[in-house]
Amino acid sequence: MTDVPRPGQLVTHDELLGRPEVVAPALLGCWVVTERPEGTTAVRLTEVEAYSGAGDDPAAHSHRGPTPRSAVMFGPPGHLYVYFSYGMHWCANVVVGAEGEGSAVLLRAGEVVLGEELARGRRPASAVHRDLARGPARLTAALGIGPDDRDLLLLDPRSPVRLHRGTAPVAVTAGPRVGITHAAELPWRFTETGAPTVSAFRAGVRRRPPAG
DNA sequence: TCAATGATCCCCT
DNA sequence: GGGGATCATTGAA
Repeated sequence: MTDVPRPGQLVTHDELLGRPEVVAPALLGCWVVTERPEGTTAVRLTEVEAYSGAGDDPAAHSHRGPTPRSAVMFGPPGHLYVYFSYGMHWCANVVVGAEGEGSAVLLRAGEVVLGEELARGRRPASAVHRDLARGPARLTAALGIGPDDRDLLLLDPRSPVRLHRGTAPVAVTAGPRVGITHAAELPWRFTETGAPTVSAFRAGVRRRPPAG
């Protein structure tokens, strides 16, 4: 028996109710654990973003009502919303708030705390420890989360992807969200204060300059 | 600094 | 029912 770090108890349904910008910072320090045939990996969350489905957040995928892609967001809290981004990446969210609301928390970055060797095998060989889960697509890659995990209940002890409480309180810093073009001014990005695994800050970069 | 890359969704027929 | 802009990004240069 080796001395392996262990997560806390599973996050509960009730802990995920409430406004996303209130629930999101409480998820910092929590562990996302994935159990696969090849082994277990876990990431301790250091960066998340809140997206509100209450109709006040044009950056939320749920903003225009349920679609085939975003239907999971309108389900009960605690489920995994996975979407495909930029033609090559998968990003993971935790559904929060009441059923039918459409709010979610994007898992932006974390630190690999279990199964580093396995995580490293899912990432480019050049990645150093700090960068293994630094960024939303890197985080899903390191954990091996993909389209097959859509809608999984993270609060179920039998689920292969779960959300556990952390082992210690976390100091939280709030700031503007990253990489979006709408409502980027809302301070709904939450990071663990001083964490080296927080992703690079690139707010609302345009892919092409405005015409003229 | 910028190319890669494709599902999704709006809007028009 | 179909075309085309959009996009909650990353990695290499």
